[in-house]
Amino acid sequence: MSEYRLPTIKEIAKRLNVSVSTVSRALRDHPSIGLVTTMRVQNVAKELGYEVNRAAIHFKERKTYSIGVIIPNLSEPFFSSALTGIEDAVEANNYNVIIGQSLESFEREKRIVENMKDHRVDGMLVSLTKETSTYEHFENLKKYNIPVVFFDRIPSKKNISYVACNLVSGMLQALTKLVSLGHTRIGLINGPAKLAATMQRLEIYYKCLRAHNLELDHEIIVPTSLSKADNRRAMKQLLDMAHAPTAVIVFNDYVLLDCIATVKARGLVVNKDISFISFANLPIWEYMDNVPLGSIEQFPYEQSSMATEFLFQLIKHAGNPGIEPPILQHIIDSEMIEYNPEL
Amino acid sequence: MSEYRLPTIKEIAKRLNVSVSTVSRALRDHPSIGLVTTMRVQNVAKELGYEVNRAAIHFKERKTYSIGVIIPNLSEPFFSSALTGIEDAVEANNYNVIIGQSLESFEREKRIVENMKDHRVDGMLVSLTKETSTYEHFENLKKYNIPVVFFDRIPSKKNISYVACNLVSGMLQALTKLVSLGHTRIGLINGPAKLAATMQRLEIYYKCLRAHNLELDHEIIVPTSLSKADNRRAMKQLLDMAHAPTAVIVFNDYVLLDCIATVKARGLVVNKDISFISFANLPIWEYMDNVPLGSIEQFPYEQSSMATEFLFQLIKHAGNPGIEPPILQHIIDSEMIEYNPEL
DNA sequence: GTAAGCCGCGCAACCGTTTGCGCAACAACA
DNA sequence: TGTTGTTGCGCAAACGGTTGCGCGGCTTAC
Repeated sequence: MSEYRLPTIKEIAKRLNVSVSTVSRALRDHPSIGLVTTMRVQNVAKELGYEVNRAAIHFKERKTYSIGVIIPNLSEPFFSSALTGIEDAVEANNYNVIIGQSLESFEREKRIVENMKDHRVDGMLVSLTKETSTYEHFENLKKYNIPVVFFDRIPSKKNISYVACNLVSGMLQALTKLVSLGHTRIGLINGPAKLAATMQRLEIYYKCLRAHNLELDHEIIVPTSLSKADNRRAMKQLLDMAHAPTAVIVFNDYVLLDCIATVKARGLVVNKDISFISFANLPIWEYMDNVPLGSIEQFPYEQSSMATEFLFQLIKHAGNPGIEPPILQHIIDSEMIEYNPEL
Repeated sequence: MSEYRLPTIKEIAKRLNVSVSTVSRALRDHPSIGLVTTMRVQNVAKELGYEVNRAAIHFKERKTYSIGVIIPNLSEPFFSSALTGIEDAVEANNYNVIIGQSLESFEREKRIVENMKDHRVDGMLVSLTKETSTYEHFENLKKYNIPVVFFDRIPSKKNISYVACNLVSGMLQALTKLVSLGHTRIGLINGPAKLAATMQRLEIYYKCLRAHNLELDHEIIVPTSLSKADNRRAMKQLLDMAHAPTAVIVFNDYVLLDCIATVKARGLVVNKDISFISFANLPIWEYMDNVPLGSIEQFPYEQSSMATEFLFQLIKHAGNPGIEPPILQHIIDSEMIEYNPEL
């Protein structure tokens, strides 16, 4: 039925009574092989349905032509479009993408790194879990000459290659919009303090308030653990205040969904009694009745495809060792996407 | 800085003046190697930080220990949870998952198959694009001894291994529910005729109507091309009818989102003026104001993890050629998830 | 005292391909 | 005729492991 072993150059060689080296060269039109021999070899190759065994070449070249991608959760549209960006960028180079979802678990992230290392991927693209705060498992990869490029969720460390997103630009647009609508008391529902993203949002919140000469009130900055219940609690806390904010910047769209539910449960109207700006730009908003004024787009596709380009530069560089590899870093500006431009 | 070449068993052998075969066996605690030699070898190995080069073993075994997964679109929650199912099932076997999104393009699907074949994956898990109606690119894989298991979107062919979902069970529950609520005129917004899923839904729609002794009116079966505009057009067509249906089965949750938008634009109220049942069970419904009565869950995680189990059976079998590999098939029952159980 | 058996290890082939080098045959040139 | 150059191909090593088989030396049993 199905032929078991695929034809190899050995068999072609045997058939024609030439050496394997001659066959190898003939197949690649090497000039040192005569025209007739080349033709005969190529004919037999076609006849046998020969195809090079790339695994053998990869082995010889000590490369696997595959890159590992470690991502927290593909069910988030952010990361699934990031993956698409990677696939598109990888396609031209004839590489394969090995995927691993860390599911926000540090332990799992470590296991995946280990596994990919064992499989000798040529490089890795990583977006960290929310738990990750130490990076030995990545630094370890230097020994194996496996370059890593981080994107979006990057380590708080110098001397690494990454692509990230600058939230300041989007946040400034957001505040400009809110101020133009008359808002002066703008709250912040932030994530847990241990997350880098939380600190980052806090920092730019400060910076942007100052840029707009708005008063800073620590009362209207409330954290959430990101659980559904705590998101709602945080929202309630703001609504319950005597001098409640009229607009709120929310950690991300997922948290915002819970906030909106809370607002509605109170009989309040989104965009009238209270306005929102969030982060992520989820595709679902177009189907919702209650949407934020805008969401800050962080361009996952662009981030990841640029990270992939970086990675290929580093992989190319890994060919000549000794020379220290370059550090590649880039930051993309975020942008606020407005959902109710008529307001 | 970073050591260039990793230590090999050759170096261990040289250090101890023993043969590589001795080292190889000692590292694996082979009984034919004496205790002292084994200890000495293992000590030097630890000292050098030796690790087996799996690529070499894979090459020798003519295996890559990776499986290819071809999926239409990871941005659909259905497929991203399918992928998680695959990852979980694969983990125990120490395999890697190579991912390829076909993005509903037949050409792209073919390219991915080709690429994965070249990389000599040990097997493939596939959910077809909506465009796919010929299967040569998969049959071709037999020659390379690469087993394939399809899931959810499977070929209309005998003699293939697959896991799929039976929609009848869920649809019956749905109709039972609708009938119990007094509906007798139940429409169907279906997909384009060329899709297998469309035909399947039509068939079970017939079957289930009959099971409930409901009259069949071809007027209230309308197709959509699945584009946003056409989804809305289809919904309008039903609403415009003199004797409009009071409930509608909708092709999937994405189409339903557009239908609901259309209904609301008319000033009608979902679940009062008209009720819906759909397919997919998207996680977004819990945040929506207007939700269907229920959605028919097709268990992507379960489908894909079972498909993965099947694939490993086939991969194991591929070890001994000659014997025709088994055909593994399984069908999982769908289930309607109710969103408004109080109704 | 000799046959039999076991212990501990090395030799070499193998997986499929690439590639530096060498060599034979022949042509061209002095 | 001898030197040099070119053409066309083969040899063998290399990538990093695994494994069947053989062999020398020792112990044990009869």
